[in-house]
Amino acid sequence: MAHASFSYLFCGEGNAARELHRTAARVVVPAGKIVFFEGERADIVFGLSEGTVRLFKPLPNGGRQIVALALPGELLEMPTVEQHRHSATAIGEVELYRFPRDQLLAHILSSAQLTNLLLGFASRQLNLARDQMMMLGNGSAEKRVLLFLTMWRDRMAALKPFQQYLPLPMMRQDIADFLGLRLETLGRTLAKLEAKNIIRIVPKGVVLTGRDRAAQAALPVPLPQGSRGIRAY
Amino acid sequence: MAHASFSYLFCGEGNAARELHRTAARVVVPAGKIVFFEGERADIVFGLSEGTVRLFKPLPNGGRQIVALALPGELLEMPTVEQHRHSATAIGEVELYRFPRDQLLAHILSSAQLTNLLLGFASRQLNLARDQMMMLGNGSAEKRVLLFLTMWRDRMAALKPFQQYLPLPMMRQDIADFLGLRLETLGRTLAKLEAKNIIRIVPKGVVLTGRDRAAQAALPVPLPQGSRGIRAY
DNA sequence: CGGCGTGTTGAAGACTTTCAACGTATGTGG
DNA sequence: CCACATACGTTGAAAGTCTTCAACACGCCG
Repeated sequence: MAHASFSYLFCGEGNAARELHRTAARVVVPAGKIVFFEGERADIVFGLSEGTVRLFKPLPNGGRQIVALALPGELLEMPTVEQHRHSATAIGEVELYRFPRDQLLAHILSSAQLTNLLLGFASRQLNLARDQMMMLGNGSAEKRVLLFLTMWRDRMAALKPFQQYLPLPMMRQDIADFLGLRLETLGRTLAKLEAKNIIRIVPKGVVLTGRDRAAQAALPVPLPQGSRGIRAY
Repeated sequence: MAHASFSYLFCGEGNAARELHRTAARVVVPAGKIVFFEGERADIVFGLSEGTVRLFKPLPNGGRQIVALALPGELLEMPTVEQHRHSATAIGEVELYRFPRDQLLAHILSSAQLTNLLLGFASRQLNLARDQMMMLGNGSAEKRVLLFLTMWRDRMAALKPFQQYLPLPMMRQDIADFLGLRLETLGRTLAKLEAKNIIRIVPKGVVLTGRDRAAQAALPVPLPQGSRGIRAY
């Protein structure tokens, strides 16, 4: 695996981030392997530079909820937490950088630029998480899948110019665990979307065919109409 | 409404937070009224000092997903975002403090202590959001409700010493929108839990009867058992 | 070629949703 | 003080969706 640039750490572009490289050790994790477990001490902060990592929590019924799919430029955990709040495993081979947590935090706090980057990262992660809630709370399987594909496309588009082919490096089970569906339901829903000519299923992803009028209708509206009551301040 | 102390802003205890008070204007919002809409410019950051605020996004089907229930000591939006990512309305009467965003952000960035408080706040919100995902993705209505009650109890316990009576200031519809259920389903589930002697429904809340063996079984396990693969680093 | 991980399809069952009607509570006006 | 209106909550029955468990198909690699 190529030694990737890590200049977009925190999804930022700053020069200060580049300096962090020096304190970091590069590590490559093979497909499917664990990076860390929920509950472990988080003395090391992992920054992802290549590949995709699933972050998940176990569910009471033996399953798991995938709480995030990390992409290059993202940290696998907030540097402020002392114990990992979720487990992390590699989807495909991934390249990571290990930062000693204390050192990283001190470094970030000493630089207004890095602090801004981290705060921005935290905000984006929070928004991502809340968008995911909309996906999960939104009843029908078809809408969930459509919302997932849309969100995933938008995230991919931020990394490289958009193409109709949308890569899905993760397994069906991952998407199902992400959406709170059984994998059979997910498979059937994807098949249904293909029958409707909204997507085309290809080896390691899907092709988004343009005619997603129906898709748009299922997507969240840009702005809410008034709740009850008027503003007074 | 009493003028509440705001010293636990960001859920912290620091003295530096107290200084923020001076730049803030106090405002009381009546029950049910809007505080801000998604999409609006976020020139003002609101800190909640008394009451409960629902943060929500509209769903394509006309409903809404409540992405968070804000409690005293919390900000209604990250100070780093320029446009509100969700709408906020008061549950019951609430007391807020208005901070000019630029000023607040500058103040926070100039103090390592305040920066730490904000980072900690962001981390907690992210964890809360991800716990909510577990709730939403966790299939059965009964488990969702049980998880919600548990999480709500834990949050309340952090504000004042725990009591068996768990206040639920929000309406049924709010809880339903939080859990991604219809309110009829929520009502039936609550009734079922009462029939099982797990809760007792009282005017503005529930009483958690001790015998929640069944409840414990539905709650997330403390630590996950091994995923496939072993650690190598 | 065989085995295993992964993905698909089928049919019965369980659960939630839907739409409707009925209770209950609170507050205002007669 | 009672009556009524409105908001909130509960209950019922039918319909729809997802889940469950099972069997089958596919592709990769030893």
